[in-house]
Amino acid sequence: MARPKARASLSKDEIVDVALGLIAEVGVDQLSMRQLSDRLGASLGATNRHVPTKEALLALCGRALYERSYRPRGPEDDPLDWVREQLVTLHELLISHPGMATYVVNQPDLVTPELVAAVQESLIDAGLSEAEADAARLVLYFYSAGVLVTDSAALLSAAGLSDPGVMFTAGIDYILRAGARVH
Amino acid sequence: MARPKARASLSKDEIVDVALGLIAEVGVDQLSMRQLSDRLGASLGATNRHVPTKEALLALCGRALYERSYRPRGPEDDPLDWVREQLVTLHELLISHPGMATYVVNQPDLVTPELVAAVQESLIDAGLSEAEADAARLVLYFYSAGVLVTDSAALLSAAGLSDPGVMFTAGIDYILRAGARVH
DNA sequence: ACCTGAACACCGTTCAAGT
DNA sequence: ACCTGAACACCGTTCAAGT
Repeated sequence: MARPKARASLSKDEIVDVALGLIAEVGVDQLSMRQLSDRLGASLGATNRHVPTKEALLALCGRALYERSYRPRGPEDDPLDWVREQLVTLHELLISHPGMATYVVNQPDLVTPELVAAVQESLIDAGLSEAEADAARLVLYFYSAGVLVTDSAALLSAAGLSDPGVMFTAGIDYILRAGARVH
Repeated sequence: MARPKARASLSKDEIVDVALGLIAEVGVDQLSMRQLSDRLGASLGATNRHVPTKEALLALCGRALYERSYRPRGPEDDPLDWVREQLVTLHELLISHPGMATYVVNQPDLVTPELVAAVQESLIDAGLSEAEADAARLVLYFYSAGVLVTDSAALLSAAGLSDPGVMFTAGIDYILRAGARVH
């Protein structure tokens, strides 16, 4: 009797795509390499050959999610609006992929020199001094990381605030306003 | 032949204590209920009777860690210094318990009304308006959450910054300075 | 009431054997 | 080169049986 024919041409990209779909449904905690392999129509060993470890897969998923949300700043874009939009988009994407935030936030090289430059430029365009912009970037980064990584729904009701988007933006505005006040 | 005599008086507090010790050694990811039970000198079933689930145990550990770091503000304390000290202490405690940050940060009721009041008071003492203090608290909370949850070591080298403590404080100062500028 | 020991239903990772 | 199937060494959770 013939063996079940081997599923052909399994690729890293496809694994990441399907994994993200599964994560959107059940969350990172419930993702298993077996279930993922089932959905891929491949064997457990097969997916493990393309992706060395589950942790590595999640890191790849984190990158993919980030790249999906990233939109380079065009000349049309208001600098502050662009920063805000980038963060809000990423936030929404992460909310629909429960448990993924850690794997985006803990990936230092996602913050490319180009991104740093673009944000810095936006902040200076918005009236911050160079030193203020440096500090603002630091705070902005970790503030965003905090919001992304925290289950905001639960925390909002505790803080008595209305909806996540509003809160997120309010914080960003405080940070930007703050630096801009100096002139 | 007699059964091994049952270990007596296992308590929730002891479980949390030993768990935190183990986490300090191996991190949350490597903590297993079996290893924990071994160290407690109890059986797996025994510890599971006091703590319904591993997730629940980690939540308890998060609380415990937070409570260890919390020191109420005395009349001697400079308000801003107090806020800074609270955050830095917690930061250090979390660094020595890898993986625990999530379980501290995602626990809304840890932010008690008393704590909110104390921070708010400190901020106003420091010269912020009430509205500014509200915003500052929001940013402060998530900024801290971001720092706590992020593996700062890796990110620091990426950001070209010196040591975590300095960076942490720099951010806090930016946030506080910002609000204070208004008058 | 509280503990033990064993079972259950899963995991992630590895690897010979196949094509 | 790439896949399958099975094994290995773990997990967390549950629960009868003991004291």
